[in-house]
Amino acid sequence: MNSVPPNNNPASTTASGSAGSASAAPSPTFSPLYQQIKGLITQSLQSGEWKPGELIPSEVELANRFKVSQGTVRKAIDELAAENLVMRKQGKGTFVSTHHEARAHFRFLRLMPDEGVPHYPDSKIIEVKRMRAPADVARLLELKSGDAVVYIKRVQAFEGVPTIVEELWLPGMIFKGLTAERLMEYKGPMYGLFESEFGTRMIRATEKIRAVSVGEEDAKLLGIAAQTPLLESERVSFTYGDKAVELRRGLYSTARHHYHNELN
Amino acid sequence: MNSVPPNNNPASTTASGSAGSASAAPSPTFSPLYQQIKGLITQSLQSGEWKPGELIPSEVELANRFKVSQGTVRKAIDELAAENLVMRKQGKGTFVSTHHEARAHFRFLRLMPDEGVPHYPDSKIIEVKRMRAPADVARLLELKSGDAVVYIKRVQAFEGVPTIVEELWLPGMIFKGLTAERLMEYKGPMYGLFESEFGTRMIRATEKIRAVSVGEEDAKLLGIAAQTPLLESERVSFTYGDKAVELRRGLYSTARHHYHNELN
DNA sequence: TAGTGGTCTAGACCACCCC
DNA sequence: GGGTGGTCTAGACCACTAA
Repeated sequence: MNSVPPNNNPASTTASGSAGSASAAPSPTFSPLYQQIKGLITQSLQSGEWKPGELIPSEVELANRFKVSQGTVRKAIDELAAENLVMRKQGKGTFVSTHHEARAHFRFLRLMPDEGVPHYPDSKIIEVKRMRAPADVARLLELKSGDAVVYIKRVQAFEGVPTIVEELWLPGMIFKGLTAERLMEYKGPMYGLFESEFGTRMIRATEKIRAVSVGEEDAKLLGIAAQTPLLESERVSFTYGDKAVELRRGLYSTARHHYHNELN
Repeated sequence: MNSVPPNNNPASTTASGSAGSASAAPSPTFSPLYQQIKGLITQSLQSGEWKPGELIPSEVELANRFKVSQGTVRKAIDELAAENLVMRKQGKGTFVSTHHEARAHFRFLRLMPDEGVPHYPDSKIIEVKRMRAPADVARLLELKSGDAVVYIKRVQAFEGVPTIVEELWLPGMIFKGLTAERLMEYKGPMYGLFESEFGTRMIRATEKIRAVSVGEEDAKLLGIAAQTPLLESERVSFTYGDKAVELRRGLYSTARHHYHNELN
């Protein structure tokens, strides 16, 4: 049933058996055991063996399955927890991370109110359509120019004040049945919808931020004067295997909010 | 000489951990041992027992000093390394982090060129003076309004193109002998100067980012049109013990650069 | 060759959660 | 009470660095 840690690609000369951990063959270790275990666990997450929100097997159980010590599994899970792929809960177990949580809402949204506590935004869909990917979108999503994409435009308001205008592009192949109706009837963070309905979980993103002048159309949507300076955020989100699955371009009004960042 | 961890004190044979079968005293463990060790090591860093760039004692040595196992010291140092307070180098030892390094230059500066590789900025000092802290500056630096601060204004250029206008406020008490001459003759990152000359090492910072219109004066310094939208970054930097020691307000031109961020 | 951090194991006990 | 993750220890071996 259980295979010992398999892979990897590059042929290495040094055959460093890592202590006698079962198995007749010396099981050439090209990377630390716990890294290989981490990879195996990630595969199970990706394949859907354990779904977002679910409990994964205990450390002891995984140690038995992979024929390694609990400490090695522990180190693998430590890293997965640091990357937010799983969440540990003492006394209960380790759970697959999900975007269906209060705290998940602000995981990728760094816009904070200058005063007071963060509020959940209300979302108003402006447009949803399928289209062929423009060249720049295709490049960032690693698609071929002209491939089908889903385009979404919406406005988000905090406490009734429109603050964000957002455009999204999603690979049409993955997000087949995504319609305006479906979007509007869904409550909660959009990443939660993607996760539950389309089996695509965002685990990481990169953002490029610039200052721009707002155009007339977007100024109307936000109820501000044309030419007002806004933050422009270009975000590319990735799922398992560093696969890009979302391009999101947002315009943030920073009159009463700011983009918050921690530097370490 | 060396103090042992503040609370539980094994001393019986070879450290029975927190088991304490013999000692009936409930051994009030307020935090895990490795956290306490981490605190003790941080104290030594703060006190200057080991200076930036220097080698700290080996794990075995620290384990002996603190009367704990090597594994416990290891976990403490793991966290310190994750927080960038120290750097591990296999086969060599563990070193105190320093801002005198190529990679340190971009640790707190997230402005990246849209194309090509990052270049080191050239700095031009516009003004240096001592003054009384305005109310807002005093608040952010945790000073009393009217306390002495050092004020610095400078322009930074990438490959000859002025891109950043920056104002800094530093507590006058700490940065006593900081003059324009001293700043100008110093090559390298300003945080390196602070570290070497004033014994103040920045270890963490928070940033608030907004979009603003550039005023006339700053527009001239950057050689751009007035009203151009710019990124405004308000950064508060902290040293050991979460003590705020720098307020920095920067205006970033995002014509050929962007603020880069990774979301996890 | 000696010394350092890096990996792996095994076993013990603790803190927490839920039945 | 029994299971889970969290801490701590002890000892072994590996990979890297430098003298």
